[in-house]
Amino acid sequence: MRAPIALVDCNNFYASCERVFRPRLHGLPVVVLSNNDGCVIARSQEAIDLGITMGMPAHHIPPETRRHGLELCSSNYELYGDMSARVLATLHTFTPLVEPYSIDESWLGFEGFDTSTLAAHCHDLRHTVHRWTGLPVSVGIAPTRTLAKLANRHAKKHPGTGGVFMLEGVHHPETQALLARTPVGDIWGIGGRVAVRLQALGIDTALALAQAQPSWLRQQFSVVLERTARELCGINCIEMNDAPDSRKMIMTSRSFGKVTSNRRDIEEAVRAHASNSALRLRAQRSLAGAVMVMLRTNPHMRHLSQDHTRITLPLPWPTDNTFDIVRTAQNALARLWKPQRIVYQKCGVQLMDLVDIDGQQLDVFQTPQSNDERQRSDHLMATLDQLNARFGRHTVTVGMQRSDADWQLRCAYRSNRWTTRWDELPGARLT
DNA sequence: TCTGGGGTCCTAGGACCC
DNA sequence: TCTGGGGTCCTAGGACCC
Repeated sequence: MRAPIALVDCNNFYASCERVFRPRLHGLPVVVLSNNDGCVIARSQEAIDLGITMGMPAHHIPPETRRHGLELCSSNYELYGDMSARVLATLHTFTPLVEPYSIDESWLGFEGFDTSTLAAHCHDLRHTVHRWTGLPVSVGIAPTRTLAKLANRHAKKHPGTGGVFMLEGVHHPETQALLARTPVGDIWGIGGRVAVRLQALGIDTALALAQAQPSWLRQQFSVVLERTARELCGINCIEMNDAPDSRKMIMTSRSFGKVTSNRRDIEEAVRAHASNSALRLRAQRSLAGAVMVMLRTNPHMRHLSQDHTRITLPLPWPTDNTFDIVRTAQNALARLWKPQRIVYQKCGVQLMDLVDIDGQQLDVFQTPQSNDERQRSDHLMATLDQLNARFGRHTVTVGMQRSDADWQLRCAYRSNRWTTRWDELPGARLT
C-alpha cells in the first residue's frame, strides 16, 4: 500500500491526565466535568462500566456510583494542554510528519518508511509515550484517515492488539470483515442524522457504504459523504497537512457561574472574553476585521422567556489591539441589550474576518491606521502580554474583571496544575 | 440549585447585477 | 394564457468533529 497514515489517540485523555499525578485514582472510576461543572465530558473505563454516559448532566450522575469510589474532576485545561504538548513532542521523535488533530489525537505520516516494520515502530512509539508522559495511547494504521480511525477503534477495543492495529490492504478478508462489523453510525464523519437516513435506505454497515455508488451518494447526500465512502475504499481524499492553517475565527464564550440579568456583570464578562479572544488572536499573528457578541438565555429553562441574540460590528481597521476589540464588543453589547429583565445564561465574543498580520489589506471604506499608531499599539500589547505571562493572566485587565464574580465559572473539583504552576508542583516524600 | 466550548465545511437561498 | 436567465457574493443554518 502507499504511505500509510496512523492515528494516535490518547485513551480517555482527560481522565488519564488526572491519574498521572494522582496514582491513587488508578482502578477507580474517574469522571471529568465540563466548564462550570455542568456535564460529563470524559470518563475512565471504570466510570463507563458504571453506566455514566457522555454529556450526562453532573446532577444526573447516579448517587450510588459514589459507593464505587467515583472521583469527580472539574476540567483543568491548563494541565491537559501541557500534557498534550508533551505527547506531541514525543511523537515528533518517531516521524517528522505529525499533524495535530485535537487535544488528544494526531495524524502521523510515514512517507518512505518500511511498511513491514511499521507496526513494530508504532508499538515502540506507544511504549515511549507511556514511559515519558504516563499516558496510554492507541494507534491505528491504514491507507486513509477514515480507515485509520476504524483501525484505532479496533486497537482500543481489543487488548489482544497491544494497542496497535494495522489494517492490511482494503481487499484483505480481515479488513472486509471489520467493515462488515462496523455500524454506519460509527464511521468518522457520519453523525446521527445521516446515519438514520442511510439506515432507512438499507445501508447500515461500513461495508455497505463502501459498496454504494459514489455519484449516487453525492446526489442524495453531499460531497462529504461521497468522500467518506471513497476513503473506506482506500482512496485518500484528505491530504496530510503538517503546517496547520491559522484559525478562521476565534471564539471565547462561557456560561455564567450563576444565571444573571445584571448588566454590569455581563459587561464584565464580555470584556474578559474579548480580552481573551484578542490574546489568542495575537498568539496566531492575525488581525480581526469584526467582532461578534452573543448573548443567550438557558434553553433548558423553558418557563422563562428565551432570548438568543447576536450582533456583529466592524472594527475601525484590522487590529489585534485589546482596547479596540473590547470597546467594539462593549458597543455591540449596548446595542443588543434589551430593557426587559431577561435572565441570561451565557455570553460570547467572536473575532471574525481574520487576516494574516503580515499580509493585511485595507477595505476601501476603512480608515487607515498611521504607522505611528500601529507601532504604539504593538508596543502596548506586547507589554500587556508580557506582564500577564509573567505575573498571571489577570495582572493587567481592561476595565474591571473580578476573579471572584458570580459570572465566573464554577470549578469545585479542580486538581492542581501540576506541570505549569510553581506553587502547584507535585511533591515527593522521602522516607 | 444544576445541562460545555470551540471549531470546520457545505449548502440553500436571497440580494444584486447585467 | 404569457412576467428572463444566469452568474456571483454573502449569510444563516445544518451537520459534524473533539
